[in-house]
Amino acid sequence: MMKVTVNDIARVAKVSQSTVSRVLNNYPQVKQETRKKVLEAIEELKFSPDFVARSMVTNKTNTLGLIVGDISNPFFAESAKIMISRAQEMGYDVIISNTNHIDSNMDHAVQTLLSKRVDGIIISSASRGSNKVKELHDAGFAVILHNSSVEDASSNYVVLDNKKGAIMAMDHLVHLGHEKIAFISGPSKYLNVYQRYAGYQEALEKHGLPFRKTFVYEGEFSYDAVYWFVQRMLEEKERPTAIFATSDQMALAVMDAAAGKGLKIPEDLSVVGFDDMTISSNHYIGLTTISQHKEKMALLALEHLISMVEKKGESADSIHMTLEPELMIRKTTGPPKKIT
Amino acid sequence: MMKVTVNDIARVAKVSQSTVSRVLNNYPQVKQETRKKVLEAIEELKFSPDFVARSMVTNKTNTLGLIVGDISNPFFAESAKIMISRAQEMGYDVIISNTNHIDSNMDHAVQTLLSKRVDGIIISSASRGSNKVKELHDAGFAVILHNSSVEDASSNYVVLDNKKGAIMAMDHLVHLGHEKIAFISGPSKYLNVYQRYAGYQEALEKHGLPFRKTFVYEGEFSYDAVYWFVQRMLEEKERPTAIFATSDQMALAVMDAAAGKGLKIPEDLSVVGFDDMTISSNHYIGLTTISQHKEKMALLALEHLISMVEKKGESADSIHMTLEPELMIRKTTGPPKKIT
DNA sequence: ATTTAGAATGAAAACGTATTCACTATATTT
DNA sequence: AAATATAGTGAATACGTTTTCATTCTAAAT
Repeated sequence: MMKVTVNDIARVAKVSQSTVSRVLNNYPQVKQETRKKVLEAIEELKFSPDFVARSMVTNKTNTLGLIVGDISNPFFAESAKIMISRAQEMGYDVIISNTNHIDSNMDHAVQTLLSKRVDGIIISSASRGSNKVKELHDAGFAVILHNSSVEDASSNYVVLDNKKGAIMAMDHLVHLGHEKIAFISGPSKYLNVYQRYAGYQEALEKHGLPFRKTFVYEGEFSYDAVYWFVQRMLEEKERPTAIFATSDQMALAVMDAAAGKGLKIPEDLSVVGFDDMTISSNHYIGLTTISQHKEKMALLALEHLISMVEKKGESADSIHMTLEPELMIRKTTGPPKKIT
Repeated sequence: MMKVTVNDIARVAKVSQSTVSRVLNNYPQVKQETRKKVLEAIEELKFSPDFVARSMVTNKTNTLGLIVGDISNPFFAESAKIMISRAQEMGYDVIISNTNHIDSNMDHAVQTLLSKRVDGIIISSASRGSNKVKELHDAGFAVILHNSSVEDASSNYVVLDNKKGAIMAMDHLVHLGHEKIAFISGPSKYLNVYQRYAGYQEALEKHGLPFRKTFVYEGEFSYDAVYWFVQRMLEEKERPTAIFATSDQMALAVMDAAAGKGLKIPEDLSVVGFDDMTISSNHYIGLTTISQHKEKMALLALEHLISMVEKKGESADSIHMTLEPELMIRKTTGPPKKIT
């Protein structure tokens, strides 16, 4: 089953291959009559153009890269769905790279995406000190940071005001009467979690509450690790009455651990998350959380990337967007029970 | 910033372009000395080979396509993560196409994947009557069906014994004492949901229970649609005491609706799902469900696809694997309350 | 009838690599 | 020392398009 090429149609349509190319690309200056012949030949031989060959010469692949720490985290999966769908509508495909939150994987992913000549890259989980990101940006490559940005201010990004979000969450807990509030962090190499942590601390200070090292988990995004950490923390006599987690995924681990200890939420323990994954709004879960407006964020990142790609060269004004967080109060937070 | 090509290194290393290519591809018959020169030049100019150009001639892109109905469904996201990670380890990238469960999107996705010359395609949500799938297979293209297969028996697939799984779920409920069991289906154009439906019916019959049309939801995979359907169903006086849903995602909608109605699970209503997404095992949710062994299934599909791709031509024995389901009993099922 | 402008087409080059084929240097055998 | 085999290298071609440039055709203008 030989591949049908543009030459084959040229032959059966009795025109040159350039002409075939012209009708493929909808050039105006081809006569109706010959256009018809070509189209018929295409139909007859079931020809469809080879994108690889086309990319060779146009220097465009119509393929984007999406680098993500963990596609199985619903926040990323939901964001990815939005981006992919929109990208497809706009004529692009997307290669997803999953880094498992390992920096070297990300560098490697970038390298192979470049080798495959993707037109642009969205990075959803960039480490804040990443050199690769700066390199890409400095080289004039179309790249946009989504969800988490880097310290070097020059790169393009669409993120949330994470610190503000964290403060909103904390304010909510404090106003309910909580004074012992734990924080479940993630790897602070990510600027977004770093900023949330900063928000946590700032809020404590603002409300005159002491910072306790034992009340914070700082480590991998590991369900199990968080689960065990929380279980242990809840066994202490000086246990927190509320826990603020840096992601909904982690918040679920917290709730899981609390359930394992026989604690009722929110009576015995208040929990607030961050992300607002779809499932969090389920009545059965009803997680109080900070909404990232994931649809908007994903769409903005994607569409800006594509516009960067398409007007390569012209007005390359940089994209610096930070969205407003929103507190979603649901059923996992309430006033603390007076512990005697 | 001009692109560095193989010719550039040939020039600085003072060898021919072919020789450079040879060291790139680790050909044995190149002298240590010249190999060293080339490697140094590569290092110096920071050259990295262009995969597009390479694909042109090798006819291999080291890129796979993954077509999925909805990447935001955790079952698919988790499967995708497994496949992507393993693929990357094996030197492949993956383009994800999201069809939103629309058949024409899938046909279109296949077409563009072919145009981009992916080496193989995994289809996670194939409609059971899909012609495209058969076409692909007949054309000798490397394609494997994952999760849901097609009626035409010739295609390669790795799936679950869905009917058996459904029967296991039903048996569990019946043994607990349930007699009024509703079924939340999805679009029956998917063979896997079709088979689960068949299992539901067969189990009813086996246990001498009547089939009631009003007890089955048959429609889109829509959280909201299921939510409202269940709410309404629970208002009837002849309401079911248990609901079996064709996916965990739908089961969550069921639980959501039940919670909305103030019903306790499992006291007032038992719920069984299907898939065993990670989150289902959360103590706070504790969804009784049928495990699909998603890791095994995903890995098998991916690895078989790659082996098909790599030994193109040789022993193309077909892959027909159906895995055994497993009942995961957790906290959402229990004996029915005697309703008087 | 002749020139001229523009429309329509074809020939050829280019994109960056792998690979075949021919050739040269080196080592082995006689 | 000659003949032969083999290791190492280079020149040229192919992959399937788009695009530039030159050319032919057509119709309008003189």
